[in-house]
Amino acid sequence: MRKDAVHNRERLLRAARSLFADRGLDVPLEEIARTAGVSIGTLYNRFPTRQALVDAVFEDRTAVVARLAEEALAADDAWEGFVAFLTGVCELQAADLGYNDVAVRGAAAGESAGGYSLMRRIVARAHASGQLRADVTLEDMAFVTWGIAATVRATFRVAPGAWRRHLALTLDGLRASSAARTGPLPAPPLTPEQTAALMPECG
Amino acid sequence: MRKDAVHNRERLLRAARSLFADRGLDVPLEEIARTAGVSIGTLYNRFPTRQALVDAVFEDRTAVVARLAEEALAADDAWEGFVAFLTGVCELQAADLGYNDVAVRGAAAGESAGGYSLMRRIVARAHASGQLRADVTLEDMAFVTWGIAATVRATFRVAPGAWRRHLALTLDGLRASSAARTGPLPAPPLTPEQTAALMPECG
DNA sequence: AACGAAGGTGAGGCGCCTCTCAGGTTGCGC
DNA sequence: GCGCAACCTGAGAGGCGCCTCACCTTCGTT
Repeated sequence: MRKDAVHNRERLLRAARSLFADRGLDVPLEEIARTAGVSIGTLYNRFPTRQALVDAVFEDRTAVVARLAEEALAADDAWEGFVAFLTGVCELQAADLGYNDVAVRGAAAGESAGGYSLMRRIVARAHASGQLRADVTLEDMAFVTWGIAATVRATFRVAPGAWRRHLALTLDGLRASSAARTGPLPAPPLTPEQTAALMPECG
Repeated sequence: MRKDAVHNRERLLRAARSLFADRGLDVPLEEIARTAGVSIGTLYNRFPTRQALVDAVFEDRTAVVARLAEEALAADDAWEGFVAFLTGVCELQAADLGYNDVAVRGAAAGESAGGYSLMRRIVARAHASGQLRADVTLEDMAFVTWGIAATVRATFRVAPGAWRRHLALTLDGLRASSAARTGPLPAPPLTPEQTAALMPECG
């Protein structure tokens, strides 16, 4: 790839990163090109589809989530690790409206098979320590992602930190001590197949 | 209003109701008119803005929610009433993608000042019975609405009942017994002013 | 039955966004 | 410094949805 092409690619990514973060994934491509100081044609040269651009912009997030997951597994207390991981993911969602959209549209927290299998271990460890309620599964983590994403979207202008309260309540519902209910949960967890249908990236 | 105008109005409402339910609030107005067997001009004659149409379509929901609230207050057990109310509202959201959108965009569960003050009583009663955790407020109900709405949107095609599981976990987090955490919730509840800013209908 | 007001119609203007392509420009290996 | 492949450009075609308005039809009243 030629030097100017690389340069333009970077300018486009910078512009897209910033606009996505502020306004979500639905920014006009023309505006991204203009912000980058480049023509719309060049944008299409570098990124043939909108999805290609989105993927490139959020590529690094996979590694960030993986690092969060590893830190969670390294935590002394399994529950604290579990909480820290979900909090970290939600912080990413809250800090970037574009990533928030990504979390809703497809790859929830654990995009990519790698992150997903780390998450499985975080959940397993929290189960083993007896602090995560036994009837909750890995697939239920999507509920957390979707719920917090929705609260972030609704409140980020008026009450930027409100999602932390929502998350805290959600996490309290996932504690083993909360399972003191009559009977089992009213619906089975999403199957891995259903999860895969909803979030293809989480092989 | 002339007879044919009334007739067309009803045809438009029927068409809008059905399309909104299946596809959410973002259906083209032209398609609604076509489905109603009426011209786009007539749609604009009856409903000068999209919002006017949406309001008319979901007008009756206010009464439904109010009835749910009254039933909740009449329940023997305060917590059961609380759960029944939120379940009922979420059932409305799950049954109608358009109403689901309405719940997200503005008036959450309790649209209209009337429904909202009934909700306040439901929460107060659940507090008084000691079953709803004390640090949860009326304003926190919006988290439930937003969260379930997001899960409904994400799963309704692949796993239509999955939201019930999400709701059950959420409700478990709202039980008094779940408050066994270290320290207070990490963020204050939304203030009534913030809630009003987000959902103007809930005076 | 005749008339005026209310209502219906749909082509067309407008704005917004996506995507293409013919023509001009530039980096880079030789 | 030649030449070509890679690259950039931006006008414009095309699609979609919103909304208007000039013209025609129908209702309902007298």
